[in-house]
Amino acid sequence: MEEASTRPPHRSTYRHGDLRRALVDAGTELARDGGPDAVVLREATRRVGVAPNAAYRHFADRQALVDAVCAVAQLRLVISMERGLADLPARRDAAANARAQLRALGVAYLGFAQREPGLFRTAFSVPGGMEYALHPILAGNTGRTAFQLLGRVLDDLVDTGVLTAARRSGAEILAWSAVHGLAVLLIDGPLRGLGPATTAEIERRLIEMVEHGL
Amino acid sequence: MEEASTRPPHRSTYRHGDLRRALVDAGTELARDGGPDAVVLREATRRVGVAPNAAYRHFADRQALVDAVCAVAQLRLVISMERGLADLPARRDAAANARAQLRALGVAYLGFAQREPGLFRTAFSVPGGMEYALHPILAGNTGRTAFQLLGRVLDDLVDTGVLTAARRSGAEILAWSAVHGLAVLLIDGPLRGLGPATTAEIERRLIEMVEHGL
DNA sequence: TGTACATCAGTGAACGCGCGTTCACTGATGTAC
DNA sequence: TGTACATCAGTGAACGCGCGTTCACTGATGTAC
Repeated sequence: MEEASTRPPHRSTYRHGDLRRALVDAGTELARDGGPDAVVLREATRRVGVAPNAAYRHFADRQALVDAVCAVAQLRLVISMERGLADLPARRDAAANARAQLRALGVAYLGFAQREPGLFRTAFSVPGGMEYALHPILAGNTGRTAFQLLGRVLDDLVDTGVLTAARRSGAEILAWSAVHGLAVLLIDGPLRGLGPATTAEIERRLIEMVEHGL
Repeated sequence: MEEASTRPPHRSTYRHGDLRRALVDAGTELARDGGPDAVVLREATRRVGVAPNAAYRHFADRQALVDAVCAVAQLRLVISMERGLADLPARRDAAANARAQLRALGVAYLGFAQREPGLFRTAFSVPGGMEYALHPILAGNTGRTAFQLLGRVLDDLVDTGVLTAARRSGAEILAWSAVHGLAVLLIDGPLRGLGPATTAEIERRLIEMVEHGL
């Protein structure tokens, strides 16, 4: 007869509202410090304050959550690169402008990798191959993926006569490789402990090498 | 009174002989397909046919085993690069020779990464920073580490007038970054599914870019 | 050459951990009448 | 406007797994006498 005292405990967890979003956000935080392996399903639900199995309403399995976080990481990277382009002062000389844009992309890429090493690594624990780099899901504010952003700048370099058409094809991959390699060596590899001054100088020279070498 | 029937079962596992070596070998096999995370202590002991805790006679903990496997991977890489140099036909022109050596190092590096992606990834799950890249433990048959091998070829490029002395310093890192980046994108990243012909063409052009851009 | 003994590389059993995933369920919410 | 009901996003408990690591032990081997 104590029904009054056992009245429903008002579970605020029913109808969370946007649990999927919340889990991706929590997963992203996990990825920030720890990379893709740190995206642990149980920990994400714990952070959101929900039972572990609740995640299965929104994701087929753990990998689906990781994939979603990977897409977020890609998006942050491309937005970072777009900002790098947007912050560039306009120049009269179209050729100099295109060159500056190429450098800005490299700087933004390397900057993101060092600011957010966990997300950077997560962005490249890519589920698919090349077709993924072109997928509209990963397009930033300008409607382009990181790969397409680079492609457009390279097109500008051809249009302004800096790059010959013959050298254009596949040039994305060459520039990308160089910058990506330095990023990886800096954040995970043996170049880890290099002071910021040295790092900056190396970045400058690497981008210079790409500019000359393309 | 059945002592005769309960005579000692002749355990062949006592005094294994070279358990440490055997565990490193097993760990290396695990790393070959699976990378550093696949170096699982229990699995290594299982493969050797020994109790899991036997490993603790030879390694402080799992990480110590992984570090040992990492050193093996580094060694295989450097030997691969030495072979690339050794297989080069001798040339009259010293400058052309130095250039060919630089290219050969790049080709060997990329070849190793693609032939042994697991070991390649393990080699770069490096315990230390730059000082590790110079550690004599990692020197190959010529007594040089991979980094030093590249350094010597760059010195040759300076001596033969291909590279100016001003551009020499830090050039290792630039060349290394470019080649490393392509390797990573090819084996783990979005460039995974690229046919061998395309891959070879990209490799050629990347190395060309480094040669021109340095 | 034979014997006693210390060494220490291996054993076997167990531990606690945290993970991903499955099960049958419950009860707040939105909708149809 | 009020009521019955279906929906489905969440719960709670449990699972099996394999991991790294610790413990007290054992017995083959090498060495000293």
